[in-house]
Amino acid sequence: MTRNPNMREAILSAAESLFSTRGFNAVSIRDIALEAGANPGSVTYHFKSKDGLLLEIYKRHCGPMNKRRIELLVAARRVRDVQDRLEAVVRAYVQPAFSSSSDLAGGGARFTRLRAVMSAEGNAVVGRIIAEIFDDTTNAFIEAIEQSLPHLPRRTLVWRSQFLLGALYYTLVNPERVTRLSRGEADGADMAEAIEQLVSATVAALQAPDINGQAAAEPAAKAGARKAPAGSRSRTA
Amino acid sequence: MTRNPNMREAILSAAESLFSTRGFNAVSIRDIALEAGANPGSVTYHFKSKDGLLLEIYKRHCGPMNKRRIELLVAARRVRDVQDRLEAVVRAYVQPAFSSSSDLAGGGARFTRLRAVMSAEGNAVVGRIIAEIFDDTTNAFIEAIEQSLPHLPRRTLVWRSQFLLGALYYTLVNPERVTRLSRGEADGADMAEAIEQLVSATVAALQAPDINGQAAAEPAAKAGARKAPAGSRSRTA
DNA sequence: TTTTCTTTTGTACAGATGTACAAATTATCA
DNA sequence: TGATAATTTGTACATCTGTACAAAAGAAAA
Repeated sequence: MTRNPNMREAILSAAESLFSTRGFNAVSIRDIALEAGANPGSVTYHFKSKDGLLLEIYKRHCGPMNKRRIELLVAARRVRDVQDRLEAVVRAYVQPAFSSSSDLAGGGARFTRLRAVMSAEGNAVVGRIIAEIFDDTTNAFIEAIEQSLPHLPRRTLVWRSQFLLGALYYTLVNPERVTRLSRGEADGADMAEAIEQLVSATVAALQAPDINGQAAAEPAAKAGARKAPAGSRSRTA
Repeated sequence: MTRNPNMREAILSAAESLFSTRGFNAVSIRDIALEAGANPGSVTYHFKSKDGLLLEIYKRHCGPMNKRRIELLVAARRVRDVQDRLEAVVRAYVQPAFSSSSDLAGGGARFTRLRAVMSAEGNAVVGRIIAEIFDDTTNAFIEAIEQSLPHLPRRTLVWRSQFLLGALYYTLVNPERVTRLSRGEADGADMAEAIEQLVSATVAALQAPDINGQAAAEPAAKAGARKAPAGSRSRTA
C-alpha cells in the first residue's frame, strides 16, 4: 500500500471524528488507527499517548478559533447602532464555533462538538485547557456585552453566556432532535439556520430584564418594567 | 458486615452518581459496586447487565418527572395573563428537571445531568428511550408555547426549545463555569437561581421576532418590527 | 428445627485496552 | 550510490472490562 504522506493529519482527523461522536472513553486507539488507515503503534509514535492525542487536537484548533473570534469581536465593537452591535458581538462568538476559517478538515463544528462531549464526560485532560484558554476569550465577550447592556449585573450576563454555550453545544451534539420535533420542517444539521436562530434567540435573551425586577434592556425596546418573576425562587405549586 | 436491606437502591444510586459525573463508559461495574458497598456480582444479579442498570435508572425517573411536568403544564395553561402563562409554561418544563418531586435520592438534577452526559456520549441504549418517552412531553410543551405565541412558526419554536434544553443540560454539567466567570458573584450550583435565570432568559428568547423578519412577539412588547438579521445566513465578514 | 427461596460472595474467563519496543520499511540527504 | 534519520509494522504484556456461575450466607416459611 502506498504510504500516506500525512499520516499524522489522518490520525488527528480520525480521532477528532470519533471522539466528537462517541466520546473519549468509548474510542480505542485501535479504532482510531483503523479509521485513519494506520497502525496502532503509529498513533503512540506521533502523539505519545491517547491523552497526548486529545491535547494535540485542542492545540490545533484553539488558537485559530479564538483568534477568529477576537477579530470578529473587534469589528463588532465598532458597529454604531446599539442593537446591531449586540447582535454582531453574539455572532462573533457563535460563528467561529460552527465553521472555522482555517482549512482544517471538518471545520469548526466538529471540534466544537468534541468540546461539548468532553465537557459532558468531565474529561480531566481538557478541564485545565478550558479554564486557561477559553476563559480569556469569554471574558472579552462578556465585557463587550456589558458595554451594550450596562444596566445588567455581570452575574446575569454570565448566566446568559452559560445558556448560550449550552445551546450551542447541544445543537451540535443532538441536531436530529430538531429535525424530529419539527417533523421535517427544519433540519437540525443546517448550520446556517442554527446560527441565525441561535443569534436571534440569544440577543433577545440578553436583552431581557434582570431577574431582580429591572427595567427592559434598551430604551428602544419599550417592553415596560415587568414585575419580578411570579413566585421567584420558590416552587410554582 | 451487616447486610444492607436495600442493596438494590444503593447500587442504583451509586451508578446514577457515577454515570452522571464521569459518563457511562468511564465507569466500571466494579466502580459502582465499590461506591455502593456491594459485590460486583451483586450488580449483575439485580440488573442483569450494565445496560440493564442504565435502563433501570431511566425507568425509575422518567415516569415521575414527566408526570410532574404535565401536572405543572396543565396548571400553567390555566393562567390568564399571556405573559404570565408563557412564563409558567417554561417554568413547568424547567423546574422538574432540577428538583424531582419524588423522594428518590439525589433529586431530579442528578438524573437530568445523567441525561445530558448520555446524550453527549451518544449512548445507544438511551437513544431509543429519549425519542419514545420524552418527545411526547416536549410536544405538549411546544404546543402550549404555540398557543401563547401563535404568530411564530413551529420550526422556530422547536429551535428555541432545543436551546432551552441545551442551556439546561450545560448548566447542570458545568456549573463551575458560572462561578468562575462571575468571579464569585454567582454560584453555578445554586439551582434556585439557575431556574430563575433560565426561565427569564428563555421567555425572552421565545418572544423574539422570527428570523425571517417578523414583528415582535406580543402586543405588550412594543419593540417595533426590526429588520431581518444583518447579513442573514452569510458570514459577518 | 428443616426446607425453600433470595441474596451475596468469590472466582474465573475471554476479550479489549493503553502502551512499550524491536524489527522492518521508507524517506532524506551526503 | 550509501548512510542516516524518520516512520511504520508487528508483537507482547500487564491491566481492566463485562459477564457467568457455583458456592456460601442469609431470610422466610413450613
